Amino acid sequence: MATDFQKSVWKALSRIPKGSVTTYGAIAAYLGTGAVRAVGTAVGKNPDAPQIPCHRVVRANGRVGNYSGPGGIAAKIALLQEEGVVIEAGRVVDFPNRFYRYTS
DNA sequence: AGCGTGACGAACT
DNA sequence: TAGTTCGCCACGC
Repeated sequence: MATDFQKSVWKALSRIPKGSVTTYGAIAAYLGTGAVRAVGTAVGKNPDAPQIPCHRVVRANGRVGNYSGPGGIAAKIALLQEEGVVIEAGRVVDFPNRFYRYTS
């Protein structure tokens, strides 16, 4: 059984619109916690990878980051590109424009 | 109850 | 500019 914190993270993930990406820090701020590490841990333990858009979460510097699902980072990049997010050399192209902010 | 680890971030050297 | 270190909170052992 997942913890309440986990479910909150996954719910935040579902808010990310297709074709956009967000950062671990943004999620942490949205949840009101200052621990991006905890968010990363929570995202990595999500039960349904394709169902929950965990692949739309990247690092603060625009890098893709990591991925625990089948296929690893390559699968994450592939999914993003399917949605129109261009990835080049492991980083999001035009990252600030692709960045989704949790509008209160 | 305590310690180590982690899909990170920001600061420092 | 790149590589390293410390700090953050939650979770598993």
